[in-house]
Order: sequence, then structure tokens, then C-alpha cells
Amino acid sequence: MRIGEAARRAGLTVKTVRYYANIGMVTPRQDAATGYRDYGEEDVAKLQFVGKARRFDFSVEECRELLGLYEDRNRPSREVKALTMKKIGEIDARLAELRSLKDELSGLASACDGDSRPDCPILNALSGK
Amino acid sequence: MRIGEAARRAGLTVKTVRYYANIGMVTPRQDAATGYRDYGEEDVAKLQFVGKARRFDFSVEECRELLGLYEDRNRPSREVKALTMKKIGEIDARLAELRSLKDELSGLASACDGDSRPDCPILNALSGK
DNA sequence: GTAAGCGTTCCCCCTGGGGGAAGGTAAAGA
DNA sequence: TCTTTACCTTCCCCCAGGGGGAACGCTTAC
Repeated sequence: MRIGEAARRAGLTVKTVRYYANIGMVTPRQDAATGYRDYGEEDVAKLQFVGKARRFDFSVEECRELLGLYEDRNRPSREVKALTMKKIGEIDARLAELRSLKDELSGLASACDGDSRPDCPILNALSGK
Repeated sequence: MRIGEAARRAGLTVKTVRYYANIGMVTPRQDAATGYRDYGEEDVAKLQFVGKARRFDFSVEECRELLGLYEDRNRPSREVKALTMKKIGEIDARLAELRSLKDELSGLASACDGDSRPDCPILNALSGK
């Protein structure tokens, strides 16, 4: 099938699918006559796989790695789990960061009247006063 | 003072400070003889302000806006508070996203043995099986 | 004189694609 | 058969927020 249908079936944009072909992540065969990319069922499955992994916050490079593990019918599940645990750790770190950020901003916001007067604890905090 | 000292005092890299000058966020005067950027105390204060706002996850454009409000001695604190509340909302949305992501990944990870056998629920989930 | 340590501009690099131009192709209707 | 429309191709520039490094100038101290 052509790129448009493959993209629709994978829930991705044509641009994204073309990008994945360019970086060598999901490489369809090419129609010699027209030069059009020609996607098979296997390719669509890979695109869906990558799309789902991206939604799980895996980077494109991590998706490439996961795809490699997925292709390798004999890889130990240990490797996949390690990648997943690493990602969970990153998410935890980001959660902690965002939570502390939110606490600080919330504290400042509740101290700020938010009316028409110019005095503002938020700006004071930012300017170090 | 020259850019190196200004950067040190603001806790930013020289590259970053030069970038802020290029995009017109903190624009020092220029030494006519040498062409060097010449930072004053006021500029350093602005750099510190922006650095702190960036650490609070405000985008560069939002920093520019906050800086404008900071400069305007008569602006109502309402505007600053609105920007802050919007940012808090964004942080909340991202927190919810990351939490649900983490839950899903944790569920998959705990279902995966993580040993030397190839069977892996994580890959199965990604491939839609 | 010269070497270190500043400064300058310039350009390419990263992530993960989006937008759009210029031009070739395919399928369906009049 | 012609035309229209929808699709495909490559190509290039764009976003944030800078990082890395080249090639070059200035200054300050030894």
C-alpha cells in the first residue's frame, strides 16, 4: 500500500511516516516504476509499534532499540524490562521536578493579590527581592 | 562589564547570554571601540530574572512577557498572576499525563519477568497483541 | 614578544517532525 | 480522451533553546 494508507492505519501523519523511513526506522520497499514507497502489513505493524512506544514517551532512538528487540525473537526480556525501568525512573524524576515547581509557583500565586495594583510577590521572587 | 562576568553573575552560560542578546531579550550597550557587549547592573538583574523564570519552566517568550511586566512599574499584578496560573495549569496537565504513563509502564514492567526468556508482556503490549 | 584568556561572528548540530513549493502519477468522471 | 482531484516525490526552511567549534581580534601580564 502507499504511504497515505499506511499512515492512516498506523495513526500517524504522512510526514512522520516519511521521517521514520528517512532515518531508517521503518523502511518500506520502493516501487521501481513510480518511486513510491510501498508499505506491507509488516511495515504497518512496525509503525503502530513505534507510534505506541512514542506515546509511552520513549524517544525515537529508544523506539529503534525496542523495535530491534521486538524483531529479535530470542532476545531476553531482561533487556526490554531494563529499558522500561529506566524510562520509569526518568518519569519519576520529571514528576518530582514538576511537583516542586508547582508547589513553588502555587505559593507565589496565592501570595499575589492579582488585582489592579502593581505590587506583585511573584515578580519580587523572580527578581530576587 | 563584559559578557563572561555578566554570565557568571547571572548563573548562565556565555552562549545563553549571547542568545538572549540576539533575540532582543536582554540587550546590553555595545563598546564602540572593541565591539564587545557591555553589561550593566541592570542587565545582570534582568539576566538573573530570566534565569530564574526559566527554571520555573516559563518559556523564553513567557520570560520576555514577564520581563516586560517587571519593567512596567504600573502594571496590575493581575497579569502576572494570570500568567502564573496558566503555567500551573500546564504543569498540572503534564503531571496527570506523566502519572498515567507511569502507571501503565509500571503495570507492564511488573508483568514482565525480566529474565533470559524471550517472552515479554511489554513488547506484546506495544505490538498490540 | 608572546602566550593565555578573554571577546566577536559564523555555521552546523540536536529533537521530532510541520508547512509548503514544485513537479510527477493515478484513478475516476464527463 | 480530457480533465479534475487526490496522491505521491524531493527539497528547503521553520520551531525551542541553546551547544560545539572554527577562525579571528583584543588585552593583559610576564
